[in-house]
Order: sequence, then structure tokens, then C-alpha cells
Amino acid sequence: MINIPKGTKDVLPYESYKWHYVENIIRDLTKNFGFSEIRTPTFEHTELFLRGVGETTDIVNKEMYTFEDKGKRSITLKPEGTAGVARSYVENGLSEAPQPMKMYYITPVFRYERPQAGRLREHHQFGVELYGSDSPYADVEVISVAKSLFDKVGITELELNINSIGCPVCRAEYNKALKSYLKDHIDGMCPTCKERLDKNPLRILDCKEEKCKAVNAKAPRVIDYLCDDCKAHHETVKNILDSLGIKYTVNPNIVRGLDYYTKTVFEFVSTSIGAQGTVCGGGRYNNLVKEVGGKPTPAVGFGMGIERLLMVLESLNLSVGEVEVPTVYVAPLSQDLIMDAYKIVADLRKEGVSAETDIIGRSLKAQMKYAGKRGYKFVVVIGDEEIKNGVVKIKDMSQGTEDPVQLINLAKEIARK
RNA sequence: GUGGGUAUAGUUCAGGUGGCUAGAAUGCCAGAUUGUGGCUCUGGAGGUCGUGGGUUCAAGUCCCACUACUCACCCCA
Repeated sequence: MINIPKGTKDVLPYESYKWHYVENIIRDLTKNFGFSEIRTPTFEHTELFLRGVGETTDIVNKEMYTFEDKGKRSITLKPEGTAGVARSYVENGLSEAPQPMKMYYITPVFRYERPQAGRLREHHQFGVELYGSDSPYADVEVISVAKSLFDKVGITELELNINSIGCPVCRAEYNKALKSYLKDHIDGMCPTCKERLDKNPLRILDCKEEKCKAVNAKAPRVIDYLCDDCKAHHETVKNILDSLGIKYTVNPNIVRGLDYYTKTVFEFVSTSIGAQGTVCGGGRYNNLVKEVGGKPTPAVGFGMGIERLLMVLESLNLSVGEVEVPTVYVAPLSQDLIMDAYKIVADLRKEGVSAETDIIGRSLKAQMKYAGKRGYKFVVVIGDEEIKNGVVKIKDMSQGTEDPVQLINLAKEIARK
């Protein structure tokens, strides 16, 4: 037997309705906020991610699905959604379309990692991108989309953490201060943090080792080093969130793992789905568009893991939508009547009523069982009598009651119920 | 890349110190005096016990290796 590649998942026929449920909510909600869908390729030139995501990140260093195609081009399966959108924005001259440009996507993303609960090699992200505004209102606009989605599906337990990591100017200042602090304490820290000291000292703040946490607690904080502009931006974001009644925690230790972030960073974290609790992560990335070859354009957005979102819904026993089954099952009493049943089903379908009939030649009893198990609302049994008289009974499966109706009015009657 | 755990029907799992013709529940299919599901009862199909070696008269059970899955670190959605 050939089995599924490590870290991937099938969405089976009896569970795909859950995906439709969240996707439908996403499409309604983004429309409500004025975002339009953008679809970019599943793979891009590797170069895009090197420049866009950043060469020092783990994603680029060790997690990309990169291969050479038959034309000797280096191709990479998208490890995140933002870089492709930035590329498309530049390549298609979207900066000349009415601004701001508000986009969203639902896409698979690929990272070569060791799978565990809530972490896959292929997962799906819903992402939102807002280009062309440096206003704190844009940050909040994006956060609001995520927040509204969680509200809509009934999730109240997610905690919103926000932080500001400043712009290149103030971050340079901060990095200096942080490094000099850490140098004095590095001996007591874990090996990975020692390594990070030179490469990416910001990440040290995110370490979960107890001894490192203790050091980090007293480390200089980014927000104390923000320049006036970044500081004002951060304060305004908080003020707007406050006035909208969106609760948050300022967490000086959140640092996103992608190089392109500036100013605002945020994440929505769950405690109910295991160690991989970040359901949604995002922030502002004012340097990205320039980085991939466009003119400097402020941008803000987030990525949300759909698998993780579903995990949260199920762990909290919240609705994940309803099984998708046609409305009516038409049951021929015997094999002689299959043709009649099939015609009735065809008519119902033409009238826009979803319907199904027996195509494997089962007994009436077996058909009833099938209809009951799959959750049909109505069953119509077709026998010689019914055909002769042109009158059938609509059985309501949840009530167990039967109502007679003229065969020619069947579709109308069902639509009415 | 580094640790820990687990591998027996479609699924969830039983099978102390080696002796089975490998079980249960659930699901699937069929039936319970031939026109009706959910409850109940009966029957049936379905496993080379992850793979390969080894010990033994005898291995699902003990030993070794491999593989897969899984959880955690790392990192992230």
C-alpha cells in the first residue's frame, strides 16, 4: 500500500463540510470588511522567499520544499502566503489601482518540519493583506478581521497578544542595548540562545527555558526603545483597540519569526490545542514590498492556520457546521421502479431540490437505514400505487410523519417545508 | 536536527510470567413470516498480529534491527 506523505492530511468526505463551514464564514466576513480574494501560485521562484521571508529565518534555512524544475529553475513550494502576494502586487502594478489594496487568500502552505499536534508539512492558511496604508487604523482593521472571525464562530478563549518591534531605525538602537545586556548574562542561558546571540538576538526573548525566561524578564524591552513615530503608532493602535472593546495583552516577548515585520506584531493564542497554540499571527511589514522590488509601500496582514482553527472549535465543542446531505431520498420499492424513481429525482434536481435515489439495488428497508444514517430530512417511497395515482407520501425522518402530496407538486411541497 | 511513547479487524482496543483454530465493542453487509430508518435480536464479510532477522519443540507474546505513526523540544499557522 502506498500511504500518505508524512505531515499531510486527507480531508475525508464525511468531514469536508467543516472546511466549507469556515471557508464560507471567511468569504462572508472578508466581503463585509471590503477585502477581495487574491490567488497566487502554489510555487514561486526560490529567490522570492529568500528576499521576502529573509535568509536568517528557520523557514528559509531549513524548512522549504525547494527543487529544480526541468528548465533548471529553482522553485519553492510556498512556505507562507505573504511573499507571493507582495510579488503579485508589484508585478501587476497594483499600486496604481485604487488604494488601499485589501486582499485575502486561502492557500496551502508547505514547510518541511517534524509533524506534531497542530503542526503539519502541508497546512492551510487564511490570510489577509492590507497594502498602502501606514495608519494604525490599518493595523486594527486587520486585527478586527481575525477577531470578528473568532467571534462569529464562538471562540472567546483566544488571547490577543500585541507588541511593537519598531522600525529599522529604532530596532538598531534596541538591538545594541539588548545585546550588551545579554552578553552579561549569556553564561546562564541555554545553548540555542547562546547561538542566537549573534544571529538573531530578538528571538532569545521568545525562549521558553526557565533560566532564559528569568534573564529575559529583566532584559531591555523593545517598546522602551521605540522612536517617536513607532511609539505613537503603537499607542494609537492600543487606543483604537480599546475604543472597539477588543481586549489584548501587550507582550514584549512576542517576536515573529519572519524578517519582514516592522512596528506592530500580534498573535492570537489558544491554550486548548496542545503546544502549538498560535492560531493566528501577523503584523506590519513596511519593508516587504520594497524588498521584492516594488516602491516602498506600507503593508499589514496576518496568517491564520485553518487546521488549528478547526482544532480549537472541536476542542471547545463549538459548531463546525452541518453535514451536507441532499434534502430528499427517493426510495423505489422494488427494482422494477428504479426508472420511475430516477425520473422523479431528475425532476426534483431540475427544480433545485437536492435529491438522491438508490443506485446499488437495495431493499426498501436497507434504503431507509441508509437515509436515516446519512441524515436525510425527507424520504419518498415509490411503489406501484404511487405511480398509478400520481400521489406520494413525504416522510419527515425526524418526526416519523407522512404527508400525501400530488407527485407534480412534490418539488414545491418540499421547498415549502 | 534532538528526545519520549505506540504499532493486533475500516475504527477504538483486549490478549499477566511464550501453547489460539487471535477476540470484544463499534462500523459495514444481510436477515427477523416479503411497503418504511433510529431501539432490540440473529447471521456474514473483514487480520500473513508494522517489516526483517534471532532464541525456542512452540512467538501476537522474549531479544535485535528497521520502518511508520504519535507527542514534545526547536520553530511556527
